[in-house]
Amino acid sequence: MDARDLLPMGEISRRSGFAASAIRYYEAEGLIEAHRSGGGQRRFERSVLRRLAFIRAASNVGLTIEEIREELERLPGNRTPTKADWQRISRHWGRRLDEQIAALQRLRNGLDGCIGCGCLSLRSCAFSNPDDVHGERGSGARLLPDSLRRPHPTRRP
Amino acid sequence: MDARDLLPMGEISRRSGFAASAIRYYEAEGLIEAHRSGGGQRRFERSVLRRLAFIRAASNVGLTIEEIREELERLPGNRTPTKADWQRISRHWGRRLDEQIAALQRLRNGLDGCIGCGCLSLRSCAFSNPDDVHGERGSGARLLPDSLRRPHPTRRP
DNA sequence: CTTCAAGTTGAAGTGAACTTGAGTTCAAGG
DNA sequence: CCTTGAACTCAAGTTCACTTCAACTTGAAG
Repeated sequence: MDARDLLPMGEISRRSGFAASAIRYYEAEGLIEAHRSGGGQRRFERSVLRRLAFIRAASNVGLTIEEIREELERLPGNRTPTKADWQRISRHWGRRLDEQIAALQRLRNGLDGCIGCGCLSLRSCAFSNPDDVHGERGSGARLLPDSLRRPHPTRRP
Repeated sequence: MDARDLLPMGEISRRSGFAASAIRYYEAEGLIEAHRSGGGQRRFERSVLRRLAFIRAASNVGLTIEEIREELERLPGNRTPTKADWQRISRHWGRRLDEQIAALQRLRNGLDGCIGCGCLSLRSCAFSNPDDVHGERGSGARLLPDSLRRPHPTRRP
């Protein structure tokens, strides 16, 4: 906890690749913590870089801030994730990715089946009608889970 | 063009599965067209149902409104897509889906490689660091294209 | 002491794809 | 004519993950 081990905003930003505004946002959201200098400037512990790496990885997998917070809260304190922690987490993320891949493949297969048929029927074409909006509501597996329904562009700095 | 062939809002909404507000939005955006009754209410041609099915399919594939508009504009008039139209379009969408699938698989493989390593290193872990933010900027294929960076929740009615 | 890059805050803005609300009018049945 | 439900318009709100802005203050170097 030597003061020389505390890094200022600019350094954390440069080394993590996150914009300063994003880092402030994560602090406000409780994903990371910061000490303060005499004058009120943020001073970060080195471990924050690791947390930010975790945040970036999680957000690449598609987790929301809320979900990332939950994962982080299961790592008590600021402890470095143990092997067991990381295995639990990566199993979790892996399942999530598998679902997303499977969903896209179902959609892809539907597309293959449709090529050339030109139907796009509101009643029967599973491709244009993945929720089974019309009949019975019998509902099989939907082609796409909500988590893949639409991408949202986030400009990185 | 018999008047009995023109459908009112509620019917189009029910049969397409889109909320009335969404249908008005699509009209405002120029994706569909509507006639008007004497009193100013919308009256839709039957072909609009087909267009809406197309819109739903496209949006399941992840196209933006803008992109959907472009695809629709390449179908002159309100013509029903020909076999050739649909083949061109589905090749296009298929490529897009393939890219998305491949991207998720790259990410998934990265995760597999990381399981148990616990590294999440800012310098070298490709999983938490897919943009190669730090070094060289040599940049290989990024793990995730922007189109999969983050899902954005849209409540369907 | 001066200078100025780097840091601070809180509020407001962004973009996509809609939804909601308020207030009004239409159309069909009785 | 009256009622009722469906439809209308236009503006504003929603969500998420940030960014941008305006208006200062800090802190390290010279």
